Formats: sequence, C-alpha cells, structure tokens
Amino acid sequence: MAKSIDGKQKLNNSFFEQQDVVHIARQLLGKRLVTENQGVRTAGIISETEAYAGRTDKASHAWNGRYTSRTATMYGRGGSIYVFLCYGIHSLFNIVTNKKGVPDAVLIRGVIPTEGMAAMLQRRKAEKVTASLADGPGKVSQALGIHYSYTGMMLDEEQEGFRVWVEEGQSLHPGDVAAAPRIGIDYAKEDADLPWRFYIKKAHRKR
DNA sequence: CATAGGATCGCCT
DNA sequence: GGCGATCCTATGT
Repeated sequence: MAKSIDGKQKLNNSFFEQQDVVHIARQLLGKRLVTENQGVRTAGIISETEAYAGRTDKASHAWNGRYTSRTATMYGRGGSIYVFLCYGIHSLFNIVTNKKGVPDAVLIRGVIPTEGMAAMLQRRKAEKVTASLADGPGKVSQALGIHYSYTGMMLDEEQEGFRVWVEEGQSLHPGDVAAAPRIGIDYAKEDADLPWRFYIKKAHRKR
C-alpha cells in the first residue's frame, strides 16, 4: 500500500474490485477523498454515498446492460471513475467497482471538508466553511475540482494535472451509520425504495 | 424550515 | 426534442 504525503494509507485497488457494491458504499463512509488539481490539494471525509448495482438495478445508468458512450466507463475495472454531467450543470462523481465488465458504481454524495479550504471556498463561491459546503453530489465535485471530462480515469492516475484517490480516514462505529432510499430515482420503480444510500449521522460527524 | 422555479447541455429517443 | 443520480435563489410560514 502506498502512503501519501501526510502518511495516510491509500486504499488498495482490490478494495474497489470487491463484488458487493452495497458493502463498498457503506465501507467508504469515513474514508478520505483527496484531489490534486494543477497542484492544488483538497480533501474531505466521505459522509454520504449511494450504491448503483449495474445491470440489475433500475436506477443505474447501466440497467439492463445499457451500454452507450457515456456509460461505457461503468464497465471498466474497479477503481476507475465515472463522472457524468447532470442537469447540464453538475458533474457527479462515482467510483466504479467490481471486475471489468460489471458496471457497478458508488456515487459520492457528500464530504466533510478537511483540507484545502481556501480552494474549495473559491470553487464553491462561498465565504465560510459550513456543513453545507460539500453536502451534495454536485457540490462534492465542485469543491474538489472534479470535472466530467475526467471520466474513465483510474483512481490515483494523473492526467492533465488532475489526480483523485481515497485514503483511510476516521473509524466509525456501526451506530454512526444510517441507511435510506436513494435520492432522485423515482423512475426506478420497485428499486426506488432499496436502502442503498448510506450516510454518517450528523451527531457523529467530526474532523 | 418548506416549497417553487430557473439554470443549462450532453445524451438518448 | 425532452429530460436528468442537482443547486441556488426567492418567497412564504
């Protein structure tokens, strides 16, 4: 396992090649998501995730084996990133999981900022660091400088001055974590109520 | 705090 | 041509 500059353990790629995307989504809570963009480093503790279970999940872009130029990256190997444009404005950041050919992914829906506050404030056009600075999937990408054009890269791969990876972060107790239905997927019908969104309960959040 | 409406564009039909 | 794994602002309670 490689160590980053401040000594935190980067997650091994085998973590993202596990087969249970729901389990991975839960385990990512408390981990640290780090980016470097043109030399600017920003990071936050992952506080909210959602699992999307590939072909068998009606809420997934890859439902029923849907394969297009956009969703092709979901079929890459675990540990690659899937970033897509939502509502014409927002880049939504996912980490692809499972083996190559199985289009599972975890959407990162929220982080608690820990590093690079000045850069995140500037990108978010905010003046103060608050709990809402990066508590939504579009906000996460904006704060961390993740653009949808980066889709298809591997975690820890550098391209055009950009790199993103995941490190060990804070340990959580089972009671710190809540599960709930995913957001904005009413169209998924019988899959819309699956409790595949995970978040750190607010009372347990800390730096 | 809750709700409503506009922004904005690549992707799929 | 329509829409979305969202966010922000305005307005009302």
